[in-house]
Amino acid sequence: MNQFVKLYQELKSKCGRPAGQWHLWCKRPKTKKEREQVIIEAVLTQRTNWQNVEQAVSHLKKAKVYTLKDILRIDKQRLAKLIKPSGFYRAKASYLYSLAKFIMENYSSLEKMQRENPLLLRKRLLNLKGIGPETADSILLYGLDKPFFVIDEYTRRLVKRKRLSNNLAYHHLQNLFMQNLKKDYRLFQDFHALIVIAAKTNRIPQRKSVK
DNA sequence: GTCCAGGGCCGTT
DNA sequence: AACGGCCATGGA
Repeated sequence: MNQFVKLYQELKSKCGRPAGQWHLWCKRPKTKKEREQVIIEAVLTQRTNWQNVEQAVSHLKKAKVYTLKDILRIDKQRLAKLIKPSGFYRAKASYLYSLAKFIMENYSSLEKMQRENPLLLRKRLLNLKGIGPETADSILLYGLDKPFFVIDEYTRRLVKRKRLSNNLAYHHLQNLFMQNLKKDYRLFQDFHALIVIAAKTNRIPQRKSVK
């Protein structure tokens, strides 16, 4: 058993099963609507705390904006206003709009998108403005159940702390996790969720360790 | 008032 | 390829 599997076991024994504890992202199975929510939230969460995202999401719900199609239906200015609490709201409104447009025009449904070649789909997502590696992988992993390991700030801190790698570049870390784990979307979802839960519950120091 | 949160873009070097 | 400024809000 390698270090990565051990780390997963360790987090799991400390934090328990992530499903249900941590938000929609780890809930399985997901309805179509839930998958679209996850995709929308993947953009809203960029460099923003979760409370602010929840406020934005609640505004969207109040305005009955639940799906990608709903996003295309409303005015971009109005969208920006609705998601204002999530910060960077003008940029995010435009990112959401182009993402929704891309998905609806090219695939018309999430089911069709799930049948696309995953590596090609990832490349196409990365071509969209506002969709970098973390957002693309969050969409693929949590929205579409595709096995891409998500690397975020929490993951980097954990890697640093556990001295698993000196190179903290996105692709390097993603390859490291993916080459050392079974390529299973459920494992990747749980593992990443556990990393976040562990960080949030302060089992892992988020900033400088308190000595 | 200050700091920060699960990024990513763009211009500069 | 790497780096820094920038985008913006609400809560601690």
